[in-house]
Amino acid sequence: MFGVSGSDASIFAELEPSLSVNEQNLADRVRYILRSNIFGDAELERLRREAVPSSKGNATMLETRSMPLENRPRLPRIPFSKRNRAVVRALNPMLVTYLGASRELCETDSILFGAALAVCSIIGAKLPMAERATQQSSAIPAWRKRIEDRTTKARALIGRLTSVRSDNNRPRVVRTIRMAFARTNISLSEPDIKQKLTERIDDLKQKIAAWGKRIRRFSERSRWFNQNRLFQSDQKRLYKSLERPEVCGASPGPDQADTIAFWRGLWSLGWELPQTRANTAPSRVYPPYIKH
DNA sequence: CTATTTGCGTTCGCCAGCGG
DNA sequence: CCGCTGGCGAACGCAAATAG
Repeated sequence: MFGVSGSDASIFAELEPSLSVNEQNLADRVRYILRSNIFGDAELERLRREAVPSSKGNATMLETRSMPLENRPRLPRIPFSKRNRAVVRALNPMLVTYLGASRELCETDSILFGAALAVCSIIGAKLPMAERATQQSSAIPAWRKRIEDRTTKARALIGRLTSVRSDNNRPRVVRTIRMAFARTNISLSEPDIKQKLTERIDDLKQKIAAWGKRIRRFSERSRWFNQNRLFQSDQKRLYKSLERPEVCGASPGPDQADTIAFWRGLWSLGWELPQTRANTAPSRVYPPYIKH
């Protein structure tokens, strides 16, 4: 989909002679960007369209315009340097082609934005994390998927390691390991193997627990964040959502109705929340102590 | 308390191998 | 031949843990 050819690399080299870029580098970058989902699907689609000016320009342009602005990544502040200035200057002439064909303000805006993004990616400026998080607030973040995958694998491994279905009354895995060592000089007594297996299993279990904890902390935190956001924008909707019995598996707890009544009462009196961590939106969606 | 070490995740480049 | 991919490891960043 984002194929990389030799000519791509030579264009790059022309644009930024200080960087040694070959097809391999570019292919790696593309792969990395796609794999780690650095741009969302919508963004990728938009970049695709801008990179390949299609003959059916009208239809695609309409689509671009219909894309909600909030789906765009926020552009980072780019530090001034000779190199960065050179990159911008190199891209300027290209704009002429695109802007000349632009018939609408939205289109012009979109083209400029694409160019800014291109500058960012060329100079390696990172797009802020917070934006990506809001963009995919409904989707499961990539890091969480990774953790869940790992958990599944680890559980499967534990299952295999603890499997006692065997012949000779001996766990199959232990037997396999014994056979493997039988061919070598290394002698490993059975208690050793058992010890190692036990350690390994304990290790895996601890890891699973830690991963689970991490996911729970993140879920809790993002639930806070969403509620806080709703609280600030639309309290009615917040109360409604709290009344709903199940929201994303977060069970409301036994005294939920009391809590809601309590909040309503306070609010109807014109009471204002003190600014605490619990009722202010965090500066970043991912709290700094949660890795992702 | 500050300084450093450690652990973990991310980013990135290189390589070998695969398939059109 | 060419582009793409999986695997691997080095370098780096960040924050928690630990030492002094």
